[in-house]
Amino acid sequence: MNEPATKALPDHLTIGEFSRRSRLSFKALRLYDAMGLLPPAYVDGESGYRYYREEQLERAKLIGLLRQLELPLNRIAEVLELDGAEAVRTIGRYWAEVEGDLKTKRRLVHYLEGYLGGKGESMYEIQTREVREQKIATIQRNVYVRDLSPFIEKAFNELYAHITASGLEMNGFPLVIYHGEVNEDSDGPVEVCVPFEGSLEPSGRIRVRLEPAHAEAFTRIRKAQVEFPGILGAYDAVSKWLTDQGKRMSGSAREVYFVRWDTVGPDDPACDIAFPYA
Amino acid sequence: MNEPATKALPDHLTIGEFSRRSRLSFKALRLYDAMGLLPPAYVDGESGYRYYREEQLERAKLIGLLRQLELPLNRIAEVLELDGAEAVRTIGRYWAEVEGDLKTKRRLVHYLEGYLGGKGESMYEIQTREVREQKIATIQRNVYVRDLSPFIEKAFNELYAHITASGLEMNGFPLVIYHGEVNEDSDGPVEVCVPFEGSLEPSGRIRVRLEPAHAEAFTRIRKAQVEFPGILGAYDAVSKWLTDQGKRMSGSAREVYFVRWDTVGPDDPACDIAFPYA
DNA sequence: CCTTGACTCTCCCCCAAGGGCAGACCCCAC
DNA sequence: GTGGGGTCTGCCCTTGGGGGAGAGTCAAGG
Repeated sequence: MNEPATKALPDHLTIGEFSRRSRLSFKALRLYDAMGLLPPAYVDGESGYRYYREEQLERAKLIGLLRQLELPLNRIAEVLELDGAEAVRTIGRYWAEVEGDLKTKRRLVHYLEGYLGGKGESMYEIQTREVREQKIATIQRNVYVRDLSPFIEKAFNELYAHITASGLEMNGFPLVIYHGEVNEDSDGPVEVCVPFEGSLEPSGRIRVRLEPAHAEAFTRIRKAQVEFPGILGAYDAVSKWLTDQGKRMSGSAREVYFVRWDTVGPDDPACDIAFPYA
Repeated sequence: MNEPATKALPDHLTIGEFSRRSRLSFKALRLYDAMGLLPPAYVDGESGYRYYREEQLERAKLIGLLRQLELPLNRIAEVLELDGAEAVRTIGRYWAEVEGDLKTKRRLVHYLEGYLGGKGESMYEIQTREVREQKIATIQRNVYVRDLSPFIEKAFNELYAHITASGLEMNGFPLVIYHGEVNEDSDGPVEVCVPFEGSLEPSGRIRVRLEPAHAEAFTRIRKAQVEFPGILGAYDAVSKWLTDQGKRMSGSAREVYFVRWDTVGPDDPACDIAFPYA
């Protein structure tokens, strides 16, 4: 631990010089120092002056580039701890997040363009129908939106299997009833339902119940509209229609799948968004 | 200006209810109120309680969606002022910004993957050569990085035209010498040079001078690497090589275009990044 | 009428990643 | 020793809220 012979080491760079060469602002350099992300090679104890070494430029520039990606400083610190290959993987993960995020937002832009552009003339045609009483096999659970799709698929498969194994047949269209809102911070509950004919025993988490006869207002949407946030528009449209007509919702909202999900193209009608009403 | 009959209007929504139905937090609602973006329909003068109307939900939800796009609140306010078609266009412009930004970042990720992945074994092969004295016609100017490409192209064309019009021929490869850094906030100067043989008169902004004989270290890069930020790596690599070899830069950095720019594919060698040294 | 519990109010501090400025030091060259 | 430019710390500002304190309010039950 030799004291440096002079305050300014022979190969020192003042913060100004280092700032110019690294293209990082004074503020940024002081911040990175305070965070321990890029401490100067030597700090004068009396004056507090920061002195950097030329070799530190590489790290500084790298930090600058990572900041251009808007990678938060604490994650930059992590990346700098790792060796090359691991660092690349970490950045790759971050970038995948960003791209995923962007995909969601792109859909949102798309939806908003439709929503704002078609202001006034609704994009959704609302119809009504009478639904007769149905015997249904159901699986109900509380799920957040991120677990929704896999849950629905699994539940449908389970219900089909049970009905088939019991020697019975599906009778009518499968549906999903949303007894509560499902999104990032609200978890339903959600009830996946398959109507059937005959006599079926409950089994495991599969319940059997009657869905009462009712009138419902619905709109038919294309598969591409099902993805968030386009589906919001459909719900809103049906809800608005009910209000406009002076009707009142008399049951939970539901999606009725009248075609096999995996056989429809993105622009084919894929399901109905329906609200029972009175 | 009738005073409301009761504090709570018949069709009022308290902030809690409005928050649940709009999916906006209390904090957000109070902020949007303070900004004038979404003022409650009625605010009780004594208690300060905010009361919203159901019709305000539409605006509230729209704000929420626009915030999901990370559109700043002041720009949201602008969008809400516009009619549908204009609003769509404004959002479109915003989104184009976002996508453009992302494109730049994507290139940066690409570069970083190469840089961090290839740490140690340099991706750039450095060579050296002796360059003989050349007579060159040049156009020099201070430009920021955003104006660089068009300037270079125009200057080259002007120089070619002048040399040809004088009955002379190009002799050697055209080059661009960077006498100062060129980026967002530093503007060179940049000197565009075409070597020629014979006797040429200066004309307009075209100068004629001798580029002295020198040794230079260079690396050959592909066209795809020329775009920011890949080109940084090439500069760094040559610079590092000089340091490692104990050489000293004896002139300004330059790019030598040894093929016609518009005829090379993205993965073909396109130019040399060269540093004169001593 | 009062109490109680749930709501709501304002005010203040906090986050990231710095920007901008004030007032005080410091360093180096003449 | 003095001037001018470089650098220091410290404070407030930004965006879009989150969290909590302490006080006031609303509505229902007793």
